[in-house]
Amino acid sequence: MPELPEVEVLKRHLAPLLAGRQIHGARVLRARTIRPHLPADFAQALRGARLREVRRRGKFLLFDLAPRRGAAPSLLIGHLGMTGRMYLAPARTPLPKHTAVVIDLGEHQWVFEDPRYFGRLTLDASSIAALGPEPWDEGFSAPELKRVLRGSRQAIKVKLLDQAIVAGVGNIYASEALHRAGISPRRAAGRLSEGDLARLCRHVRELLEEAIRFGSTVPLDFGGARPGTGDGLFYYGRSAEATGTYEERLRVYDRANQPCSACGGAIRRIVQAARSTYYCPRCQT
DNA sequence: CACCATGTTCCTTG
DNA sequence: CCAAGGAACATGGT
Repeated sequence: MPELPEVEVLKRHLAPLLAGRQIHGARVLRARTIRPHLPADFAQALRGARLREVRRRGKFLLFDLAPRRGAAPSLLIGHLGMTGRMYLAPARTPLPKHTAVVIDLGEHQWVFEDPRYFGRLTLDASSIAALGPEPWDEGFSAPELKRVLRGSRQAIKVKLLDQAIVAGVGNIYASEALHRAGISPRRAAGRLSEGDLARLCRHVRELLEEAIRFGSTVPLDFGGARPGTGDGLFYYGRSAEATGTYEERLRVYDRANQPCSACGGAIRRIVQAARSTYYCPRCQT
């Protein structure tokens, strides 16, 4: 579920639920998720801490922890990997099969489930240190991109996935942004004109903004959701302007051999850096 | 059984 | 030294 927009929507969902809450304890059911800590150290570090703000950086969630008396403030960092989910549930409700970590908040439990276990929840900040600019930062602009991409013969699609170039774009939105910008995913990154790059920046921003506004892409059911339960804690309703489903809003991703919505030509699937890319050879040159 | 999957990191190759 | 490519990670869906 997680590229920047999905993480942003989750952040907005979790922030009011977590702010000010105290962590009573942490249970690690899958040690890989909290690497490089040991489960006992991780639990010890969190116990007694109070949650302040929830922020986002790229695809990472940042949880500010107020210190216990005498200790330093710290930062808990979450990443959903490919299949991670986070939600609050009443204490002692049954956990899903692939629960990685459960944080005890007293009345509620904060659950991180992740079937493929590619996600992380850790105090190790090394992975956010190398992130590039947020899409709305000054550093994500045509002149800056021109400079950073100079001489690169790597395909622009692959560069868009590089979190050091811009933080938060993933495989779905990389294809979608290039389609909107009319740029072939196969173009060498270093050979794009300043005009191409300006369009690309603008479309990346517009696309991500739209996805956030929509309430995010993948139908969000935090917590394996029971939308009917009515307590409002598990279900994040999509915004009022939401129309159509996730897949219907994507113009090229996962649409191999379907007609392009702009020109009617067939959308093509290729593989770049071992990942699928979808594009319209007629609209994207 | 085969292939595919929204991500990151590590190792190898050129 | 650097850029780029590919495998690994682990499980589930089609």
